[in-house]
Amino acid sequence: MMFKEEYNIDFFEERGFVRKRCTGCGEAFWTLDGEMETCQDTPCTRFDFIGSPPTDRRLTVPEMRRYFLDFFSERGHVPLERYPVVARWRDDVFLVHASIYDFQPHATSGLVKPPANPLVISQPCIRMPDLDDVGRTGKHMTSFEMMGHHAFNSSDEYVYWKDETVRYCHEMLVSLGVDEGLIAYKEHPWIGGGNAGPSLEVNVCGLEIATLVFMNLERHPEGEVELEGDKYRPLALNVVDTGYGLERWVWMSDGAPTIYDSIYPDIVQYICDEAGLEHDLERDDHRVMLEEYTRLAGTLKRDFTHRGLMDELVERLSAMGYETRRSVAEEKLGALKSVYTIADHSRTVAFMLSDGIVPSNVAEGYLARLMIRRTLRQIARLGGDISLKMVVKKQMEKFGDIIDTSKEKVVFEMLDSEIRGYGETLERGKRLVKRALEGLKGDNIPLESLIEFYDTHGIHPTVVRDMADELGVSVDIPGDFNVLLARMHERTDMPVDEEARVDHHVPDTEMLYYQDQHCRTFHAVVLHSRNGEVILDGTGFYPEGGGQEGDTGVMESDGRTFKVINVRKEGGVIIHETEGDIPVGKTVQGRIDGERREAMTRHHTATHIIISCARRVLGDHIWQRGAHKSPENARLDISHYKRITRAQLKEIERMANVLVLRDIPVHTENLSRDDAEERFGFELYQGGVPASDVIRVVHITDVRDYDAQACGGTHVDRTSEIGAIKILGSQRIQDGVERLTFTAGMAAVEYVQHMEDLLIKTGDILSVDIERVPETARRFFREWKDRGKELEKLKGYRAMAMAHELLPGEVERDVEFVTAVLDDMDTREMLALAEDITSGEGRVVLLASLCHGVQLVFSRSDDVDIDMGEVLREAAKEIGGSGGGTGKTAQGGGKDAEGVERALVAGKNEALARLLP
RNA sequence: GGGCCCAUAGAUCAGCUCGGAAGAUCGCUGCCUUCGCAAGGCAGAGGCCGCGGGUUCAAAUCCCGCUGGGUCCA
Repeated sequence: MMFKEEYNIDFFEERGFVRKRCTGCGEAFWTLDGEMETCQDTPCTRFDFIGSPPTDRRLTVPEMRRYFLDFFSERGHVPLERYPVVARWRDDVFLVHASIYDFQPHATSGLVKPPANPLVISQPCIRMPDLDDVGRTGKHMTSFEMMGHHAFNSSDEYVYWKDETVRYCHEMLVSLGVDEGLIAYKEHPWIGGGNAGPSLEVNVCGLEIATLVFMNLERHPEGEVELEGDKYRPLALNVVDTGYGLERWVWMSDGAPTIYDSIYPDIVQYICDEAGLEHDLERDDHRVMLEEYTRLAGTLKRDFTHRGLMDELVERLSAMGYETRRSVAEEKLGALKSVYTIADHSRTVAFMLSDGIVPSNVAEGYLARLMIRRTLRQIARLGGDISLKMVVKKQMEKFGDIIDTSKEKVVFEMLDSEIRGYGETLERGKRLVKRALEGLKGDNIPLESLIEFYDTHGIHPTVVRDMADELGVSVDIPGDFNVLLARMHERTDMPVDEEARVDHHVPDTEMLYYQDQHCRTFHAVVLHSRNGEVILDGTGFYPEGGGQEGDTGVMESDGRTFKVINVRKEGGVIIHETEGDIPVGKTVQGRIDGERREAMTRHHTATHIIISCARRVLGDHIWQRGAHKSPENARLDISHYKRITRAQLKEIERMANVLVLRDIPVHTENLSRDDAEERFGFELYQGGVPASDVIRVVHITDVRDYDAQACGGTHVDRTSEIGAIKILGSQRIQDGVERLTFTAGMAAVEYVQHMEDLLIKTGDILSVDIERVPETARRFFREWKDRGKELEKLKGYRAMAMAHELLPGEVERDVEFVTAVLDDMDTREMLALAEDITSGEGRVVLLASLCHGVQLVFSRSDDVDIDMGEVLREAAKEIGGSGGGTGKTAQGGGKDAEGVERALVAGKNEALARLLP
């Protein structure tokens, strides 16, 4: 527990708040109403605002957002534009869960100055963990806007802390007409993301409408404060982190039965209309049923499928004079849950896709796919003719002030492709399930099959159940299906500990490669050298970074030469991996492999050009997902929702070479983070976000910017230096991620020459002009197939003719033996021959041929009772081989051609020996 | 980032455990039946068993790599 003193706030004392214990949960809370008994949050109290909002006015989403932003702007906060819902600036999370995520980790840790201080923002957030509660509780949403005002207090700059924060919140509530006596501030220590601090939950009439967090601790092994088993110490910065749930404020001001009916009543209505459902909140019985349901469901983890809850609901309604049959209520609530889920999920999908998430089977793309598929399942469940695209379109239009509607085209394209893909998966799944069900003949489907259908083929158990119903097979889905699945995916492999870093205790290395990119030789002093790791006071060697490999070259000292194998950077220190150590204090001359560096430099600038061209050809959703630049070629991974066609590839290549020919200057400048973001937007951070206030921005510019990126790599001065860019190909490395491989400069020329060599060589072999290579190849392939078939036919004839030639054989003990060595006959032909011969009665045929060593085929008529497999195995010993087959026909072979006659004799003897006397 | 699954005729799939002459259904072509169509009967065409290695006397089948696709989890 966090210390009680943390909550002794001047404002509470000044206004006469009392600290009480909730009779429900036992937690402490502050209130002006001495009679208040609970903390005012569910389940300790019920939703009192439903049907009777505590505010003096009703506000829509845009109105409430405006009200909040204005309120805090007027009180000295700088309003910020919202950030994308996909947290590209962080590597620890995919999606933005809270407004403070925008400023983590660097602003909250004090490494980077916040964009403004104090500031106010309304940040769309997506919370997947709430998925299962959507539509069930009436208050949970997977996407919502968190309005927050934030202040960053450092030792240099104090802005404000707890007292002012609580005053602001209180003042805002009162300004909306909320009776002060209804407000409860609940003490609630907050822990998360390695930070912690005291916090107050602001509850009104059963609804938690804001959380005021005072982040002042960070996790540290030597910390003095212990929370939930971890130790924490004071943070350099004290951060005011507040979160006001925009939609909840709107709901509170509106008092509708569910949050969904407050936020997008028109979309809820639209879905109901399309599904042919009646949802008229003007009708008392319907509204009251929903209100009571929300009150009940909001207090516990249970919903309309829960017996006890439904009993209570029917009882309550009856007491209020509304007689309702349980089954009717259950059906209505079940359908509404789907409606609310579709409304909620479609808005989340709109946020995700228009903010540039490409649906995929990995990372945040998978979360988008998951949302889309869940929505499609709910649509299917409702029946009717609901178009996901139309619902998403309506959501984008309705929330056009916060969602980028200009992305509509690409959003729809991605949706189309997802809907098609899901349809195909379902089709495939149906066939799979049908086959499995037919094999079962009315039995239950085993659990392991259900798991396999979902885990391997993406067919949700409920979908399996629906299909099974049609075939009259029952399916039991265990209640803990998800738990079973999760357990199956549990792994024990722990993350590998980071390599222990060498503690060098040396100052940061001067980066001579930035001062002069053309520097190839330089002098410097050795500061540290051990185990082949040399650190200098300054270096021209470029360390690996930004996907660019490190430089190689040599260092010379006292007439000795040391090879530099690789160069890397740790913090501000550049480490040269060398062959051998150089005494500390010596002066060295470094010589960089210039050709190698120049090749990588060309590839690096070419990468920037390619991504710019890819964005223009494929669309704005293109985002760099990774890159690598080596002397030989470059790889660029980009997000894209379908395969790149050959034509698109050629267009990207053509445009890239146009930019090269235009001889455009490449500028590198150091800008403040704010300036850079203002001029170029988040697209700067294709390769990641640097942890510094000053950003090195590389941009290719003449009359417009072709590409601007925060980049530490080396670049050419003008695009013409690249020479030529040749795309070598594209690969789909993941669903939704395409890898482009390309090369520049001389390597591009060499590649083209190599391709040309191949073509010329092929033309030579076919003895045709290279223009005719494709059609000739096709003709040859066709003819090769025809010849094959012809040959098969002829071999059949030859086998028949040969059978005539070999008959009759020698009769011994009433069995006719046919033995022969056939020089070049292959196994298949011998099999055909053997079958011909043994179609007569009383025959044993022993054939050998000398192609690929020795091949044997032994067979017999049906009326001769010998296991030919065993006979052949015995015979094959003579040729150093073996074989096998059925009792009637066996085949085998060996390497020793000289033993072929002996093998046949041995075979015959073996067969005779096995003949029953 | 980590799992799992799939690739065989135009389509959908069997065969792969346990290596031994590539199969079914639909579709396609021709003939029979019919005034014609549908349906039915008969005959037939159609396969680098995804690619490249390896093991083996022998690989669709076993092993490794690659390519293309599907799917679950974080």
